Amino acid sequence: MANRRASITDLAKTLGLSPSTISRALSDHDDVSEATKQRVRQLAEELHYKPNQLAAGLRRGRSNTLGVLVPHITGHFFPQVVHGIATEAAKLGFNVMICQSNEDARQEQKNIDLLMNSQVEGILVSLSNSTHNYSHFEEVRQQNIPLVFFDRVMEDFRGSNVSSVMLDDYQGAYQVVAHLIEQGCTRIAHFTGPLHLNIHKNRHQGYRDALTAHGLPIDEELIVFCDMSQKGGIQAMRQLVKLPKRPDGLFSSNDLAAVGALQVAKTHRMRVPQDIAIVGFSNEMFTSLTEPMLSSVDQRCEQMGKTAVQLLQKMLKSGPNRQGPPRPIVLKPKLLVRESSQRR
Amino acid sequence: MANRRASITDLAKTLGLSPSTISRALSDHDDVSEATKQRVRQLAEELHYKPNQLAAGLRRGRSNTLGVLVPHITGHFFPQVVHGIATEAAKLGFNVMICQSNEDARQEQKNIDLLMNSQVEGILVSLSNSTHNYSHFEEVRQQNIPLVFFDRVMEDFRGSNVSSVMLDDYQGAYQVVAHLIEQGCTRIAHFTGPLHLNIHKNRHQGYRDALTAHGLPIDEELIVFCDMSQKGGIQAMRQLVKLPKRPDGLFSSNDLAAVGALQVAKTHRMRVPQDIAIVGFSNEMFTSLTEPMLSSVDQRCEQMGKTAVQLLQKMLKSGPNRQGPPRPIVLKPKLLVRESSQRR
DNA sequence: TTGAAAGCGCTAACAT
DNA sequence: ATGTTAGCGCTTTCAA
Repeated sequence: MANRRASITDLAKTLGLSPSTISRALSDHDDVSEATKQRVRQLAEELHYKPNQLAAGLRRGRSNTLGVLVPHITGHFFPQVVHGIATEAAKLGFNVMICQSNEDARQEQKNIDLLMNSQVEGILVSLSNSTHNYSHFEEVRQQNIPLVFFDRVMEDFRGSNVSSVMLDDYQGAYQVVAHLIEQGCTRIAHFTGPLHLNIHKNRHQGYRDALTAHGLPIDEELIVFCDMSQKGGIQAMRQLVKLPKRPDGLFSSNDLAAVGALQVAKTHRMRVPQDIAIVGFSNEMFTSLTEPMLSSVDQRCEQMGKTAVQLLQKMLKSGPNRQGPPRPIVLKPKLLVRESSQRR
Repeated sequence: MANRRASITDLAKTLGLSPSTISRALSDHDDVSEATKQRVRQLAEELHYKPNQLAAGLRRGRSNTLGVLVPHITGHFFPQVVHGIATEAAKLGFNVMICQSNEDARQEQKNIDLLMNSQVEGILVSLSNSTHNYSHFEEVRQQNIPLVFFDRVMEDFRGSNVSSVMLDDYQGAYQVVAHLIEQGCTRIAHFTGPLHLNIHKNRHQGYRDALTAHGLPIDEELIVFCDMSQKGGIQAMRQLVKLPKRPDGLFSSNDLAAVGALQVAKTHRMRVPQDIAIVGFSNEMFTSLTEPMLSSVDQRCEQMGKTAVQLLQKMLKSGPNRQGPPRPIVLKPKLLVRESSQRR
């Protein structure tokens, strides 16, 4: 007995039926007698029959697979989004094929090709940060494969031309600062990173606008550029404590730098949140491990993945021209007030 | 002009060649003239030709795809392993299809079916913790699909019957305790979790054996069962500080509980590491954020993923019966000594 | 209710 | 160096 996997043809021969009947029986088609279905299903079970998706996909012109392309699957953010994507895709009956660009435009392009070759029915992408040429995405469009960007969207297309799911960083930052003001802070400092990254640019802008909207002056002395690492946060905070008039609030553009600031504050006998209220951004896991626990902004990572898949699904169902209309979706972030900024 | 994707047949017609020549030209086959290759490649480029992997896979009987089944893609461990898997698979020219069991045996079974249907060439699995029936894996074997377990391996098969990649938890724990003893600790406490989980069982055993090997008594009073959360660590540590003779060392079976312990120690004015040296397990990201920074054991997550793929690759290349011989691989953990246990 | 036939797009053995 | 042919396993008209 050969070890080859059983095929529909095998079942057909064994039962003295035609392949088409077998196929119909297995997909529970209406016009196959219950008796036949029974016989087919039983034999299929016995022979451990596995429908070959490659063949079915080829025939149908549908692979039942979605492609995901992320810069990497490390850190806090991307794994969570991928989790959301995989979960929602499974719910909708899609397989998920995952690629990493490693922040390399060249690999990104190759992976896009790979996904198209694999006949994925749609592609979810978060751009590598070295991508400046978007021709590979034009091809996706030409091939009429629905495309959804998440988190890192094409610069030129942002917010209009393309389907995408993003977090409203500006809004998140604005909320943070409004919250700090409400807690009584009047001199609110800000850690920010490289402003060519939109996350930092938008958070920075939200910071400024919130201050202005609440009638507080913008003191450039209180805005510190750093690399947003823990060390960066430490250095930045050391600068701030040297000021003649120290800040009484801090909004850091990420959590890591906020932790650094927290540590320096303690060293300098500044009580958090009484002397200085601190809020980070991203709601990393460790924010509930610090003392005091760090307030932060939740990025709704899982929701982002889920939403992206749902958007893709909508495009797929929207008829033969499955590209449009482009829909930029913006998720509302959620401020999580913890001990580090709750003055009560 | 129809918007259908260009196929080899299309290229053949346009160039007045046969499909086989096109196919050969595209795969850079030796016996196609350079001139023809040029023509073919150019036209392919112009028409944005994408080879249909479904068709090629069907024809060749090879999908070029590996299946990955994990309990979930959240937390610290699994994303990193998946990262390692995806990276190594890409290097070897495989696509990666990812499924989550959500710790549910039922879903695990379904996903295994799904992967087999997708004609994956090999499967990498970490078991759901609710899996007690292994029949679906028997099927994988029957279908002659190479199977590699990582981290969570089938109980019955562990270490002998099946290909797997695991961390040597016992060894890691042993190293920790040996290190603590070397730092001068003589009353070493241990936080442990549910012992039906192998990670905790093995770490626990490593702890006991290391003590014994160094001539130290095992004091059951110093062994605290907890849920291994931060809160659990706090409660466990509160028990320990009440003892008439407090411990001077602590090995926690994970990092989270160790952080809890650290916080309680500080509250009770115990200096770390002078009064009590503390070591965790897993090398979570936040271990370098605590004060003092927490010593821990690195689980080599990425390496685990990489190794698993390499093992699978070896099985694939090992001829027609691609299952064996089963190879259990055990990775050596790496103790990372940080401030919390370095007495100098 | 079932079967016959064609074909999805590709590759590979066997010509020439 | 190129062409012919057959077929991977499945689905889906169309016919009976």
